[in-house]
Amino acid sequence: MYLYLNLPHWCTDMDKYDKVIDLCKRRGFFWPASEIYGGVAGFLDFGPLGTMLKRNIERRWRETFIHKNHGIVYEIETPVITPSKVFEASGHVENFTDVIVECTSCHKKFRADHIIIEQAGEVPGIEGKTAAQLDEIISTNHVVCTECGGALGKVSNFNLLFKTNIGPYSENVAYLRPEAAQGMFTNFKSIYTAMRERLPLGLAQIGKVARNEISPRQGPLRLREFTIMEVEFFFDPKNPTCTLLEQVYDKELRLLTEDLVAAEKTDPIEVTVREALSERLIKSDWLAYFMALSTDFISELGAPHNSQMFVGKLAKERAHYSAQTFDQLVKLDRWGWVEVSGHAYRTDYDLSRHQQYSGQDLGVFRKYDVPKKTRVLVAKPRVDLISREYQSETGKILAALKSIDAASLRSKLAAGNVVVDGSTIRPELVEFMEKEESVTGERFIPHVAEPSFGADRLTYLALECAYNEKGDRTILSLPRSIAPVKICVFPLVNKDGINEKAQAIFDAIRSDGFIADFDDGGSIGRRYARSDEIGAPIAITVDYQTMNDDTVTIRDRDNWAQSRISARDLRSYLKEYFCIR
RNA sequence: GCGGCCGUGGUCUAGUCCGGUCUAGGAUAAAAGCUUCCCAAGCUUUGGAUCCCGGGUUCGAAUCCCGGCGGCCGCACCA
Repeated sequence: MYLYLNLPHWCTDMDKYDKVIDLCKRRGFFWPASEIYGGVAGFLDFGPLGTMLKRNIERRWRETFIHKNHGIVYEIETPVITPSKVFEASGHVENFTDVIVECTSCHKKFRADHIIIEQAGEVPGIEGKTAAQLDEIISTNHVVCTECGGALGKVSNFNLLFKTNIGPYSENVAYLRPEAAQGMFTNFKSIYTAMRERLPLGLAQIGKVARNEISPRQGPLRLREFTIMEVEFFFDPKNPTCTLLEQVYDKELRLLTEDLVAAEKTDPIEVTVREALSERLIKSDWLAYFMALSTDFISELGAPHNSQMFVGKLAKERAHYSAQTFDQLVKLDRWGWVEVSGHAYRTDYDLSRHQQYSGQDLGVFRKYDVPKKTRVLVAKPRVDLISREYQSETGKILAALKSIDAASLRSKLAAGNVVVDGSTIRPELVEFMEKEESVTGERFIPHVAEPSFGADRLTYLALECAYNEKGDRTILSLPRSIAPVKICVFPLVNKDGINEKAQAIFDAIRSDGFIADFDDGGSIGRRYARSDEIGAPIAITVDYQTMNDDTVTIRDRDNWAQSRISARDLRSYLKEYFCIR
């Protein structure tokens, strides 16, 4: 009856999230920031293993989205602190807010526009209303607290941007960026020029962003400061074909299309990229291409194919500049379907806004294959006759005539005299002729497809997917490509020169560039258990046989199988095992 | 932000109702050594908690009261 006393901690009633978080703290992956002062919600400190894991995920993302597409996609780096103007242009200062209204008696908070629609019905253009306008609507429609019927207070805006000042001048307002995207937009034109004016062009960034969330929960999944990995992919809307599509045509995507979402379905359909595009389920080739890369990338981190899907956002749910948005969701144990990336077709919204706010020309020139020749009607005033008749008025009359469209001027004069700027013009004072003009191209603002990932969420995702228990032991089956420690080296016993031999092999492995641990403490079983728990894919054990024939055992983390190989072949074995060329 | 539950070594937990016997017990993890021919074995030793923070009540507070912070859940909110 006392069977349950003195059970180790991992037998207690914890769900997978708790177990992963517990492991992260114990083994040094991550934990709440500023913990010695009580911690603060929405911030995370990464320890040695967590930092290595996160960097490996970032590196694999960089390889997948940037290096694989080198020549088209380039990584850049821009500051976190960004002048106010940038976010005024992007719309964040105005729109990255929630309109909140609080009940004066029970202090519940509501989103002001939602509670109005709920009680007063649809209000046209409610999204653009100011707080004062919403106050007005609340009082004229007698909108009250849904919970207790109490009176509502004043509507206020809560902006999710973190605010700061640049230098000692308080009027020099800046914000911490809430997305890295704006740095790509503000630099687009100069990079486009520097990279020899080629489209398509992708700009990518991996960096910190900050959002002052009202109430962050869910540990590493919702942070106030986190690492974002984004590509802003610029292309010509009149030439939207993805040149890399054949690489991914047959990849399967699990899609919950906008139609399915509207019909309140929850099971995605499975289609190839080819089908998704031919049936117009995805409206942009490039969006589809990045969605295919994302599926592979998330799979590589350990998420099974059938716990992933892309969910289409309905028109009313997505930002007004977006022609189409898919969220990529992965199913987690406690939290259910969680967004790990967003794929938005942002059109030309951002560049157009920055063009407007900065006064800089952010468009590019599209040359026609053959110059367009058009015949245009030109009005030619008879300057000699006009000047003789009107003398000093001539200049004014010529300017006035120039401002009138040639075709309409001709039809008016055909009907008789025309009064221009107070002067009467007789038909014979203007001649008309047709002229041929050649136009070599046109200017346009590129469109943008944006895949965007949260690195911290992905780190948690990889840990949760890797988390396994075998009997009373924990095994972190992290994919080889991202496991922080690749190899653990153990002497089976610490005598008869075995330790020294193991140390020599360990040194050789490290000098080949592998991150490896050496452990000679405690029993061999304990050391295997420790290396499993930090997710080292293989352990190399030096035993008595090594001393005779120079072979070592290689022990697999996931199935505990052992094989012997010659120490001489270790280097090439490891390079192949970890796919290092 | 609101409501509920909660906060004790790195981790999990006993003790909290009914204040003193708690200079806070256990397990596990960690470190040093012994042992050990392959999966958290065993033995010895060691370090580590002013009981989330602040205030109050009391002769005396981990324990009672108030405030704050943090966590989880629900509501609300949110890429």
